[in-house]
Amino acid sequence: MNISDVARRAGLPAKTIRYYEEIGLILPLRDSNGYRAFRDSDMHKLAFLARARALGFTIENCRALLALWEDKSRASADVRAIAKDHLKQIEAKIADLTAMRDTLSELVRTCAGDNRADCPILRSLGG
Amino acid sequence: MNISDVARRAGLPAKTIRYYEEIGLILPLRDSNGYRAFRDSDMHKLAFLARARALGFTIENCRALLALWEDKSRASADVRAIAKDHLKQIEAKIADLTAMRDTLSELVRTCAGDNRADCPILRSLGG
DNA sequence: GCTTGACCTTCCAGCAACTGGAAGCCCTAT
DNA sequence: ATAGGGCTTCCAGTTGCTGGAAGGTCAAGC
Repeated sequence: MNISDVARRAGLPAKTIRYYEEIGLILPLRDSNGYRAFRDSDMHKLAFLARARALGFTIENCRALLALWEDKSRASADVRAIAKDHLKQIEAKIADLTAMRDTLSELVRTCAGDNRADCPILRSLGG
Repeated sequence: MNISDVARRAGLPAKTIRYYEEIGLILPLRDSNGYRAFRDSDMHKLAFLARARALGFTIENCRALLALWEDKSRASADVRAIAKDHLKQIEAKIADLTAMRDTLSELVRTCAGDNRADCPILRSLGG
């Protein structure tokens, strides 16, 4: 398989796949012409990475998860710890964003949004 | 005022304030020794920026908001448009993160997290 | 055999918004 | 005079790609 095939199948841009090779997440073979030759195992890793990234895991977490996935003698506790920690970070982020949203939507609600200068949004930012 | 004074008062790291000067958000004067000399107006801008950044506005939005704040003949509609757009982005982000959280928390819930290899998290990522 | 166009390759630069660290000047107190 | 803190600039690194340039490769059509 060439890069555009795996890109289509994994749902990742070719650029991203090259980047993943560069940082050592995958190591495809090479054809005699220098083209990357992806095996099924590379393809599966890329699909794994695409799903993990879609869940917001960092690249370093993806690397760890991939290693655990390959490790048949892993303990599920190690996987769960990574996921749980990531979940915590996501929840913290949601809390931050929710607070911003609440403040912002209130400001937007109270702003007339006309051609006058008076503006509760700027008043609030100005202190 | 020296940089550490405004940093403390605005609640921003000195590094960040230097960065804001570098990208043209503020333009403090200089003492004869080369030290930045912040006026009250610089201080107020920095406090404004700190609040706007805390609401998640991008630097470029902050630049625009600051300009509107200074512009006494502004229309509040322009401010509101920026805030509304930003609000929309935040809501989109919250939706993304909430979807991730739902998936992740379900996976974490169903994973035993013991010393066995079997793991619904990896099974899900593996496809 | 030659051209055309779609592939593929590498390398370099840039994004956002800082953050860390090195090297060195300045100011105040002892 | 020296020690400490604060100030300066400049350079590099962070995360995860993304865009683009310059150039090699391949398959199809004439």
